[in-house]
Amino acid sequence: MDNLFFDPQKSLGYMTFTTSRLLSAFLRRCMVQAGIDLTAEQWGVLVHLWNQGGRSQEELAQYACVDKSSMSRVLAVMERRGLVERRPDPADARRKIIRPTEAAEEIRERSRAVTQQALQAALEGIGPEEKAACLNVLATVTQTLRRIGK
Amino acid sequence: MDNLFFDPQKSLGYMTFTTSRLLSAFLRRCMVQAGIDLTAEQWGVLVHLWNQGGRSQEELAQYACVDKSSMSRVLAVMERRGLVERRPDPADARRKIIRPTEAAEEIRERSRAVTQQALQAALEGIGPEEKAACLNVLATVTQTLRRIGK
DNA sequence: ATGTGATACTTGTATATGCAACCAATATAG
DNA sequence: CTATATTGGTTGCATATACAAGTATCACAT
Repeated sequence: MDNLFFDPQKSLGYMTFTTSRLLSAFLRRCMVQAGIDLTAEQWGVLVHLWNQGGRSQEELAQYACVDKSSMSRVLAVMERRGLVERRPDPADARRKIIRPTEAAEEIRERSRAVTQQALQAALEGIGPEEKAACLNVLATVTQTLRRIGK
Repeated sequence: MDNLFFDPQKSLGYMTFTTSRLLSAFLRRCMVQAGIDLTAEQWGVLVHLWNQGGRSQEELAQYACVDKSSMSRVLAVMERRGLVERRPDPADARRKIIRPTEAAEEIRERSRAVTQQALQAALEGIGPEEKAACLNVLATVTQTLRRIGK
């Protein structure tokens, strides 16, 4: 048995990939169902802003582990939708300071609740220690990849 | 401490999301470095074909947990690059049977080696039991989401 | 046998991603 | 000081994704 060319179920690559996509899509649908038009990525940006305050695009990109060009475009969409403001940094004309708008503040608590409910549903049957152990592994891998990844 | 609005480090959503993206990007770079022009998604398709033989687009989409339209486009790119063939199923004119080409066979063993090395590097410092426990949690979440996800 | 519904795939539209090339502004080395 | 390197951001291009709507084919029930 197990004469597979490559067993995806035993590959952290395949499993994180799949879980991540399913989770994002599920969160997106929960958001839409709650009348909130936010993608998982946009939610991630707002979380960081609410955690840390106004930040540059560069820093948001590093936090999300995406290319600065990707973050640039996500923010362009969010700006167009009135979720964030991009103001030039008076101290450095190259930078832009990103801030959530009033419209974003209005969905702040509701979107957090939706996310927590979605995660709770997805984690059905997983004990707290199991979850912590899993998060621990993922944190270590993330650290390693941030270091050697490029 | 920990007066965060939402702690991403403790969210399975954020952690799988980030790990997945870093891993895909890392694998992509390892592939390119080895002279193999394969994305993580395309590699996933080939793995399933090599594990299971010729399959329909629908089945490949289910395996990868993506929409059938997404799989349709990934396969279009792969076909254009000469990695797979799409032949109509003689038993059902609606279906297409997907098969790896000779060109794909030629990178089969090398791409597997690259993937295994990349995963080994990414999992540096993670014990086998830790890895297994993590995979176990992810498998459970995947099951749950496949069930309730839509 | 025929009409209705399900199935397999494609296409349109919007979003997200990486890499490379580019611009503008700051920092630094000589 | 000025020439060069670095940094923050944008844009072009190719790929990937979801959802909705469309087409063609098959399955089935009356």
